[in-house]
This record gives sequence, C-alpha cells and structure tokens, in this order.
Amino acid sequence: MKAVTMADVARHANVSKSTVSQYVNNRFDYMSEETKKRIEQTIIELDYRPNILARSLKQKSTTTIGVIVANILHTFSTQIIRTIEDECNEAGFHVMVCNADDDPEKEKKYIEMLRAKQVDGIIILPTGNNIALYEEMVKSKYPVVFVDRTVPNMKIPSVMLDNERAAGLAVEHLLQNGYERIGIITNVVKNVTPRVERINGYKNALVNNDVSVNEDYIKNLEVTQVAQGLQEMLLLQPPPQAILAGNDLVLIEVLKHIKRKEIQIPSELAVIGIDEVSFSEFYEPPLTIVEQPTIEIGKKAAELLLKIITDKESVPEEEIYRFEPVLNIRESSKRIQS
Amino acid sequence: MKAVTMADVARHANVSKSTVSQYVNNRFDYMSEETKKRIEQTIIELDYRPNILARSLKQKSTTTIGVIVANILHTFSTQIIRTIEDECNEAGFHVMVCNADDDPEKEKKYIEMLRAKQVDGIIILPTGNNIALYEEMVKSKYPVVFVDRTVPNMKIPSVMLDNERAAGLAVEHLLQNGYERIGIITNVVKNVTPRVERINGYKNALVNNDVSVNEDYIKNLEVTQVAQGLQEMLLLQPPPQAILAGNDLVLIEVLKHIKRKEIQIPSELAVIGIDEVSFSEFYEPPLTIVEQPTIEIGKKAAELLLKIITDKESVPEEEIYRFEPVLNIRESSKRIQS
DNA sequence: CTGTTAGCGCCTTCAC
DNA sequence: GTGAAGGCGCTAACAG
Repeated sequence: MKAVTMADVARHANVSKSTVSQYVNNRFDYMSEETKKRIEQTIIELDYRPNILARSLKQKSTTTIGVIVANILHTFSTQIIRTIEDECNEAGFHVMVCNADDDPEKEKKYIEMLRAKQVDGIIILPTGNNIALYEEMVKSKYPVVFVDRTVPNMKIPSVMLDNERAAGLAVEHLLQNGYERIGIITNVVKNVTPRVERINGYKNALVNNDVSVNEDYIKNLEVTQVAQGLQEMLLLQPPPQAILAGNDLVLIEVLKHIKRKEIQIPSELAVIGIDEVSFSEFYEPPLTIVEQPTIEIGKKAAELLLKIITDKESVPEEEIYRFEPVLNIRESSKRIQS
Repeated sequence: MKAVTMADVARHANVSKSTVSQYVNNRFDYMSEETKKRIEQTIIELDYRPNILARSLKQKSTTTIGVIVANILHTFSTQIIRTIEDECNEAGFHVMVCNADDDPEKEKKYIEMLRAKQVDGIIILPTGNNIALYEEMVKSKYPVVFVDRTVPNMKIPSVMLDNERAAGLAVEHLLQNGYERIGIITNVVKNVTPRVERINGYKNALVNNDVSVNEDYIKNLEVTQVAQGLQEMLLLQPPPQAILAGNDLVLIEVLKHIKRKEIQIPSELAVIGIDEVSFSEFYEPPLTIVEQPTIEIGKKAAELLLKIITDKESVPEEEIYRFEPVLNIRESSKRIQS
C-alpha cells in the first residue's frame, strides 16, 4: 500500500497539485485538452485515488450522515435505513448506520462518535434518555431529525406514525365487527412515545364508542413476559374477545402463545397487530394488520435532514410530521358470530 | 457552530497545542497536575470535541471498517451486521454499513467510496461481479473479507455456511421420513455461490441415497416467479412430495402459494426451508428449517478482518471458513403416511 | 490555463 | 514538563 497522493500525480504529469485538484473535481473549464489527457493518464497509471478525509478536513463537510437506530433487528428499522440510504445516495450523501440496542449509553457514545467524525447530521430513533445531549445538539444547531419517537419540548423535527390513529383504527375495526372486550399488549422496552400514544388511541377509541375502558385489558410487558401476560388476561372473567398487539415482536409472542394453547382465531380470540409482518397473508387465518408507511417515513426523515444540512437557516422548529397508518383487513378479526 | 479547535483550548488554558494533544490522548506521564486540571476545565468550558478526521488524516487509520451487504432487507444481513458491529465496538472500531441491493455497480461505487474514506478494511457479501476490483484490492493488500459467498481463485478469506451440507441435511431428513420426490427452488438473483452449492448438496444427497435426480424438480427463479414455478412443478406427473425452499424469501413465496391453493402440509406437500424465520414455530404446521449460525458467521468475519488489519503481515490466504448448519425439525416434514 | 501559497485540525519529534 | 515546527493530503484564492 504505497498511498499515491495528489503530489505524486502532479509530479509525474508535470503539473502542479492544484491542476490535478481541478481535474479531480471536474473543473476543467479552462484546462487544455492536453494536460487533461496527461493527468487522466497518470492517474490511471499510478492508480491514484483521492483521500476524501483530507478533502473533508478542508471543506468542513463529509457529505455523510449518521443514522442511529434503536434496534437494527426490527423490520421497521431496516426498512427505514434502506430508504434513508437510497434517498441520501441520490443526493450524493453517504450513511453511517449505528445500532444503539435500546441502550442510552450506546446511543450517547454513537452520537459523540458521529459528531467527532464530523458527519453533517444525524437521524435518530431516540431512546429518549439523553435529554441533555439532545439539548446540547439543538443549542449548537447541529442537524438532527428524530424518527419513530419524539421527546417533549425538544426543538427537533420528528417524523412518526400517527400512533393514536393506528390504535384507534384497530379498535374501531374490532368494535364494528362486534368485539367489545378488547385487550392491548405493548412492549415496555421499546417505543416510548409510540407506546403511550397507542394506548391513548386505544382508550379514546373505546370511550368515543361508549365502551368502558378496563385497565385489566391493558398490559405493558417485556417481550419475554408477553405470553404470561396474555395468559393472565385470558383468565379474567370475562376474558377479552380480541387482542391488539402493539408491535411486531409482541404479535409474534402472542401467536406463539396462541399456538401452544391451541386457541382458535378469531372465534375464541380475534387478533390484530400494528406493524406489517412477512407472514400476515399466509398465516392461518390471515392476520389483520395496521401497517406503518415506513418508506414514506424514512424518505421524509432523509429529506428533512438533508434540507437542514443544505439550507442551514431554514431550520424547522419542533415540527412533528405524522404519517397515516393503513389498515389491512384480513381474517383474524372477522365479524363475530352472534 | 463555532468549531472549537485544539488551538483554542491551548490558548485559553495557556499551554501549547501539543500539551493539549497529550492530554486528549491520555499521555500525561509528565504533565503537572495543575496544567492537567486546567486543560480539563477549559475543554469542558469550551465544549471542545476533537476532530477525528484530522487525527485520521495524520495517523492514517480511521478505526472504521465498511460492511457492504447484498441486501439489507434480509434477516441474514441484519443479523450479520449486528454481530459485526458488536464485535468491532469491542475492539474500538466503527462500522459503516452500505447496501448494494444486489447491484454490482452499487457495490463498486461503495467499495471505492469506502476506500476513499480511508476505512481500514471491508467486509463484503459480494455480488461476485466485480472481479477486477476484487483483484485490485488483493494486489494492493487491502484488508477484505467475504461473507456468505466466495469468488473462485480469489485470495480473499471467506466465511460462509456449509451450503452443501445445509441442503444435504434437508434432503436426508426428508428421505428418512419417506419422501423420495423432492423439489428444490432457489433464488436466482441472490446468493450465487450458496445457490450452486445448495443445489449440489441437494443432488449429492439424493445420489448418495440411490435416488435419481429429476431436473424438473430443480428451479432457479426470481422471487416474483416462485409461485408460478412451484405451480408448474406441482403439475408434473408425478409431482414432488416435498419442497425445499432455498432461502427465506423463497419460503415465504412458497407458503403464499400453498395458502392460495389450499395445499395441506405435509400430507399433500412437505415443506422445509433454509434460513430460520420468525414464524417457523407457530405456523400451522410448524416449519422444519435448516438454520445458519449467523452470529458465529458474523463474529468470525469481524475477527478475521480485525486481525488482518491489526496484524498486516499475517494475512491468511484464500482460506474458506465453513460453518455448520443446524436442522430444526418441526412438523412440516413429518413422516409420510404410507 | 496553470502554479504559488496558505491553511483545514491534529500529531509528533526534538529542543528548551 | 512544555512549546515550536513541520507535515498528513487536499482545496482555494490569487497571481501570473
């Protein structure tokens, strides 16, 4: 690894560094065809490749953004990442993906690392537990966009699902199909904002339809506790007739339990989930799902961040962008037999 | 964004830049307690954060590696990414994740970008269609490790599944359970090496058990063509009694078709897949799966690359590290009724 | 059209 | 114990 530099190219081609620099940056407005050819030739010959680091140091821009996801194992995260990458690539930006594992400490470490690496901005699916850090970024006008969750009173643009509506859609659909005793299980660890909002949406939908809220039908559990929590709920008198799974991980746990106990869907228990899953169509029975428009969410987040980066002044304050969920009706919530 | 530099800190603390540098790098062997405190104080006061770019430029190491995955939407990729990240973090390295979308052009772009950004090495799930580029990297001794696939005659260490054995395990299991007419569907686009090896493993297992190979039972299809291909296969006389899905995406398509046609598993058609899926346990019937040890594969890849980077000389040549698949027997391949 | 001259922010001898 | 000086590879005026 010899490391050919611009100076080497300049020397071999008998020109100065700046001429080479011009060439590399496609600024040959005033360059003779001949030197152009000569430089081109030399570059190939020496297998010269520019050092972006040096360029970035000079230009104070890395054309790179960071993305910190809560947990990369979630389908939601991957889809978001993929969209963000596509969007950024089009704009000539690169993406550094980091996985915080729902750990505020890791999140902090990554934010600091990314800033030290001079990335031009960061998209975060925040843990919510680094308030001071977030505030510091706002104060120093560092470009940041939140996705999936938000933090109250933080002047950081956030793009997220209309969670209340997502839960509301599910509940209303169930009510319309004759289910009145509806349980909801959410995941404590993840999705702080979403969880609260989804439960609110659930409650509001019930109240608006004159159905009383039974707190026993609401559970926030660790993924590992879902099965047991569901079991307890089903032993209540009367038990819920339908269950709303707060996200894909909960849904999977719910279905595992249903399988073990050989519960019939929907006759013994209707099921509906938030977050589309790969098997919803061919599961028996097919699963009714409230889907997030992940592509649009990711796209919006990228657009927002790039705009803030490019156009430093036009910083949108504390705006929250909400995206509409989509209800995919299948058979796991079919009209109740009465 | 003022951008506090080391010089600023030095000035405010009344010391020279180099002293600050020493401090930042924990080299206070010969530093007075007092200046130490003073520098510490100033750093906090000014909210100074070192510019890693400048440091990397000088040190010729970014302590960052790149990972280029074929397609980030695959569970396999995400799990690999996650493990690599964990492993690298422990070693103080950062990770840049890129998504090639099975497109050699994108792959090329990313390899060049990552090298320009001076990452210390790259882990690639290669498309296989950039031979010249790969060779160039070998020639210039750039640290690279392949995962999932390999490229013949390329002196690049590769860590992958024992694909022959994976398919072999599946076939033998089916044979043992009384299935003789076994079909296999793989995915053309993805997994060049794996596909070939899996089909070989499939054929060998049949031959070794004195079952003749029927080429009509072997299909390489685009994901979108899987349903139709399966349909055609099932119309053969005689039709296969069991189907081996070459990866998770194929399995999902197969199951969709099975659902549409209301085919009974395993009585009408046994099913077995390569790559564990979230729903294998609670699908009805539970699905027999040949699982890849993704964690170990990712871990090995990271270890290898870090070793090559750290210990430039000890470059392992053309080694292929194979990992054993695990057969998770469930009910979709239950003994045939005779 | 091309070369000269300064840095970007940090690290690293080598004097003092 | 600390400071001065040079340089990593590249860019950007400004001359010529």
